[in-house]
Amino acid sequence: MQIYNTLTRRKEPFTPLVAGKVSMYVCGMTVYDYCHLGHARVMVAFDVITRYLRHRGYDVTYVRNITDIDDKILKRADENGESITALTERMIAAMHEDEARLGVLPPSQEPRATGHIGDIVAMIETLIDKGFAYPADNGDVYYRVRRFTGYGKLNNRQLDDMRSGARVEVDVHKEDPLDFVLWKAAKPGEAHWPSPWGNGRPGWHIECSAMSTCCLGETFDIHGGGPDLTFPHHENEIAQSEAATGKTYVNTWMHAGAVRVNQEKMSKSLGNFFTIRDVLAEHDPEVVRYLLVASHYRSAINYSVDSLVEARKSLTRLYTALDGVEAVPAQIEAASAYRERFTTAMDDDFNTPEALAVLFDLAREVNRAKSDTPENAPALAAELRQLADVLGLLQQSAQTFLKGSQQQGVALDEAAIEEKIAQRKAAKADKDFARADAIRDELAALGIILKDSREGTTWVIESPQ
RNA sequence: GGCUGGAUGGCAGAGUGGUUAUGCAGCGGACUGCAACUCCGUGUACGCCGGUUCGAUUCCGACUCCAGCCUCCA
Repeated sequence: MQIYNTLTRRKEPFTPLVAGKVSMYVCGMTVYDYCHLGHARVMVAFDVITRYLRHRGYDVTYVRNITDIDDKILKRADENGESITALTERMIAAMHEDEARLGVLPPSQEPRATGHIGDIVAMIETLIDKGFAYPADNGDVYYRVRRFTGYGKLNNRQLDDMRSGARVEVDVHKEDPLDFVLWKAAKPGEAHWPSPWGNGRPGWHIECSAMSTCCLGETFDIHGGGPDLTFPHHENEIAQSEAATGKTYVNTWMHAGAVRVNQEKMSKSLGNFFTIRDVLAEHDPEVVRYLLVASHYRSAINYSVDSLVEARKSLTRLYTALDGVEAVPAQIEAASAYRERFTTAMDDDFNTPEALAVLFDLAREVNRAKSDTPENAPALAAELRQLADVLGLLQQSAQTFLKGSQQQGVALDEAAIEEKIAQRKAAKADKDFARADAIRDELAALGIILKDSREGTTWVIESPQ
């Protein structure tokens, strides 16, 4: 198995520290607002990665943190006139709802920054003792960047190449403009915890070093996150953790690609983001998930309604193959060419587009079997469902998907549709094809497409154009 | 200015030193009362210029363009 490592900028054979086990930490949400599609990308990407590693037999410990204390949270709570806890609990609940709808399995552990203040303070003390950090006279504690020789290795950057202070306000309390804060002194009235340096709160990067070490140990296998976290966040995590422990922090760094809108990155600061809940109000969650899985996790994707429409059509093809076949897992062949191709694709840095291509080939095989060798169809359908499950797809009934989710609003109820179908059947029996076609057109105008087969007539909801 | 990616058929999107990605759309055929679904067939796409090679979309170099990071952002 090979995984692309941001640190070395190439694919490397994956060997976990402990045979058969994988320890993985992914930077999660800062809970001051609803999740947007960029968050969905990261959640789905690492969900697929976790599912596949487990499918391959690894015992995966997947830790994804929640940042529940931060400047933006203080600001938002203040604007809303609600307590910090009320805001963060509300957003955490919303996040859990969003990810569940997208079929994202919960992480093994979900530590919160406010639950690890003691670990954070202890790590800062260690850094001060070792000379990697210093308390300033304003009550803040800073990390002494130039003291850590490996600084910049994740991003292949030299300290002197960075335009220090060019766009950052130079803080007079810092020894060097590139030094970053570990502990932030509380202003009067701000939420705070006691520390050897006075009341304050954690800086922006130390929480992840403290929580990952706490949950997974000083060295672990995989650390993941969004594309914009490589610098400074993950660079600073390396500096903090490796300075504190003297050990390699992470073996494999993984970063998801960006979600764009009109070729521009979707981000909070640009204000061009779509929240997950807004998108799910109009689109089937599985279609959104399909869209995210249909591109490789590292490549940028451009979000548009057109791309969702196409995702729906593709998914419809897969569900159409499953429609009318009972999947019988017991009959699946132990080794099949499809399974092998699927595994080869996923072994190569989780190549989900290639894996999906295998599923489409398998779907064609199911369709062929349905007409030629019906006795083989149940096993093939079961295999299709089983492999798709590794991607978190095709787990609802084909009829449920094809007849549309409730939000699409079918104009007729099912009984009325069946009644129309019965009327058309009678017309066909009378060779009154004009009337039969009129009924079909009438339903088509409502977005209901009829499909005749030897067994009778079924219907599906038309994919949006 | 520094760093990191990317440029593939009408669109989306993998991949490969010489042979079909896959999906959507298109075209021809089968099936059908006619359709839809499905099946069969179909398209010589790889930014530009050099180089290496018997042969490059795939390797190397230059160039052009696009995006991201260097400030909070997933």
